[in-house]
Amino acid sequence: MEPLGDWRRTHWSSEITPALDGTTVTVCGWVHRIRDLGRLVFIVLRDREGVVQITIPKDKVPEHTFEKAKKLIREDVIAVRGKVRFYEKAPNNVEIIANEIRILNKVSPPLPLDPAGDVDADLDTRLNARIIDLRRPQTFAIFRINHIVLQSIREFLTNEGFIEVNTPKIIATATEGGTALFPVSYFGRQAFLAQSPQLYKEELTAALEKVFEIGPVFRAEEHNTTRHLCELVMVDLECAFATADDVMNILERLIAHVFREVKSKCSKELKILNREDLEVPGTPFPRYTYTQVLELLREHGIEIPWGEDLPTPALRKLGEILKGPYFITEWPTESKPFYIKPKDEDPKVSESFDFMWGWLELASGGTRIHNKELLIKRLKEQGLNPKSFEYHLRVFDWGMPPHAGWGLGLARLLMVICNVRNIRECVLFPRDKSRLVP
RNA sequence: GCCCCGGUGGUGUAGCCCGGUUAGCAUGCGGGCCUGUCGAGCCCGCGACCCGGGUUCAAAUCCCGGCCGGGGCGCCA
Repeated sequence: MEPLGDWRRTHWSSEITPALDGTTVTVCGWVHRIRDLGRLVFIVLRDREGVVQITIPKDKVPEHTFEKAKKLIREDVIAVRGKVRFYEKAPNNVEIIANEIRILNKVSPPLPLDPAGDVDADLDTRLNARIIDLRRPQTFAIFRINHIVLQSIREFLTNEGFIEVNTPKIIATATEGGTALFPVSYFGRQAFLAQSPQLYKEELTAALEKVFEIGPVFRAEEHNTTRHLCELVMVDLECAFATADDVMNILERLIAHVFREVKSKCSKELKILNREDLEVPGTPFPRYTYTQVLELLREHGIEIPWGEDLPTPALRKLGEILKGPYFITEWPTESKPFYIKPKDEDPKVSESFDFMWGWLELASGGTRIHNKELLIKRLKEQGLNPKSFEYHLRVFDWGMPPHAGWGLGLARLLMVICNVRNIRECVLFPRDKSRLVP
């Protein structure tokens, strides 16, 4: 092992082009491949942006450089200083003739998987060695796209007048009932990990009016599927003086914006993922009421009693019928959480929506109740105790505006964009019932 | 939690149905040859049957249990 010293990268591998012929450069990265021909050694050096060939001819480089090159194995960390050479026989017509190599760190073999991708590995093996897995272009592409998705969401919502906020993830009581919570010990007191920023973001509309949060939520459900995790990142939005229709409109324009940005900024990544067919969806997205969806399913032989949630096989059938993005609106009030507003003219139906992509639910939202008495009534109807919500409910005495919002699962959106089947592919270090490490 | 399928060198696999070979292949790692490779090539070597019990002269192979994994479903404001 040698120190980095005063060496700093002058170019990413992808920036080494024939136009730099004759220039001395310093590149840093990992030994991707070695082609040792005896007195001529080729090192393929890989960094985040790609690969570049380092050429070490015995009779043209210092003796110690040649000796070091001979000792390298795959994934050793090196820095190389040398002269760029335009050469037709080299990959991409360019290579670096190494003058000096610094071996910054050695690998301790065997590696748990092959970053060069010559040998396949199971998802489980890949997740157990996620850092190595992330060196594969296919894996990294997903998270580069994730970055652009996050960036474009922030850009769009900021332009729409929303303010990004952060709400507590350690909370005192069960916020909404429903999903199971992870208990934590908070200096001897019982606390929980937040399942949703729902109540906080609603309260914030009474001051900041238009807010969004991108953050983790925690759900202690023992589900075992390709679309559920116990820790997930939600994009949550809440908007004062607005209804479900208004926030659906924001959501569909946001989705189109995200797709547009990914398509224009991630063409390389989409190509790696075989997703060059990605299309920016046209707005507005189709809207179907819950009742219309039941009718549609009935036409395809699936009978679901009005009022019940849609089971997975029904969703899959729906995904065959409706391929792209769409909304399911006007869900039965009973099947939605207590804070969702029932329709004034027909309280059995709520001003709610799910945002779907094929069979996959990406987001849900609706108009919220801002009337305290109605909210208390709905709490009781859902079997919840209003006393547990007193800190939340008192805000409704302080001038709560009418408001609406939604929550969008970030990784599920990424699944759609990248066309991957398992949500674990779209989370760096996924947490599910059985996986707590790494 | 339920159902189905699976578990063989570090990784990915063949063999299992129909029990008996030195458990095959690829990749990797170690050694050797090689000055234009580009998933370099060639030669030599290293390294594996998830755990426990049962059946049998004999188990990677058949049976039972456990653990782990994959898929489906359930659960999922």
